[in-house]
Amino acid sequence: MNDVLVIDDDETFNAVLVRALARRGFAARGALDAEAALTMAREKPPEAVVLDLNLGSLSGLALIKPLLEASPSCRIVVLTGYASIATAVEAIKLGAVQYFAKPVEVEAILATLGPEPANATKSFSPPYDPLSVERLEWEHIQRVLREHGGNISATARALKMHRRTLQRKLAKKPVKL
Amino acid sequence: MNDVLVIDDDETFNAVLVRALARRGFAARGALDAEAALTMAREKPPEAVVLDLNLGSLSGLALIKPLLEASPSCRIVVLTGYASIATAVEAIKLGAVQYFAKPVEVEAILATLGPEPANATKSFSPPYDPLSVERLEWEHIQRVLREHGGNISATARALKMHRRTLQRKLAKKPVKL
DNA sequence: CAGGGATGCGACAATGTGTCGCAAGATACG
DNA sequence: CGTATCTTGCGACACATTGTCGCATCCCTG
Repeated sequence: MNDVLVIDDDETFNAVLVRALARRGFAARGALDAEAALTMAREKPPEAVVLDLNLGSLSGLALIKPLLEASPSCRIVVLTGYASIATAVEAIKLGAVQYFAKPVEVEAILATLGPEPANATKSFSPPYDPLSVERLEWEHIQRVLREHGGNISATARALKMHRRTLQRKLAKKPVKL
Repeated sequence: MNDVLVIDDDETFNAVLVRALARRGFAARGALDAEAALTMAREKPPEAVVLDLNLGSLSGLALIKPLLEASPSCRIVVLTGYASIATAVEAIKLGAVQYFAKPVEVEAILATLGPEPANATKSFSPPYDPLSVERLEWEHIQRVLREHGGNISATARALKMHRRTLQRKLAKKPVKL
């Protein structure tokens, strides 16, 4: 079926996404860094790409162009944990078809991967449950917390929320990792 | 000089921007609503457009296409007080060349209006901060809301939050960058 | 050992949320 | 046209969640 290339240096996330896509009938492959990604793309031009912007040193933005050169018709979906309007605008201008902030449901990615490239604008996406705001917040907190090595104070600062509030939220839910 | 059309239903802001542009050598005109804007654009196709997304009832997004039809080569800069990645992505896909969150300095607008096919691309340091939970929630809400065609009740159901709460959140306008 | 964080937690006021209810518009349909 | 079904805005109010302060540990690191 659809050949999708997942580019993300987070091994776990990458693997999970590849598996999720495979389970839904896509021929999904994963690349952990820019170099591997380009090699794979040139070897066998993918029909779609899921690209993380935070690839170690360089920005995934730099990959959009070469990827499109290797596979002009592929649909690139940009994904990032450090979303911003500036990079979103840039990504789309460079040729990406969609841009998501990272805690995102696979369904949303599928919605833009599946349809034809043509009328991307007006497409009604069939019923898929978006994450509840609560769940979204939780996933985000967990991710940032991990990125800060479990440091609650630092995480609270990064998230611009009060330490006390973060503590309370963490206290309510079990989880530890 | 450059002929710019400012479309914003906030009379004060509109006037201020027009004056600011005029003072810098642009032939600036202002339109307070979609209809007037289209009429003016068709009468005399502008070289550039500054478009506010929040034009009373309908979204400024709907104006991008007709504007480009009236003046294919014009550079459209989208401006909005309720910025979100979802609308930014949409605006760029529709053909806008830039997207800013209000408040924004006139300088920034000038930067994309003045020069040639602005390639100010290469140099910007993407914010390395994760989104604040507040910001993330806002983005998510905006996305789901768009997916549901602006239907608040449906969005609230999808998000599993109370309609009243959603209304209240939308009624506020915090959100900053 | 001192200084600078990081943590956990109590207490309170300031906000925000869950619910109800109601009156207005929209729509859809026979 | 009339009616049933939705959607929307908004007031009220009890209850829940935050924003803040303050403190008493711990933990490092110079």
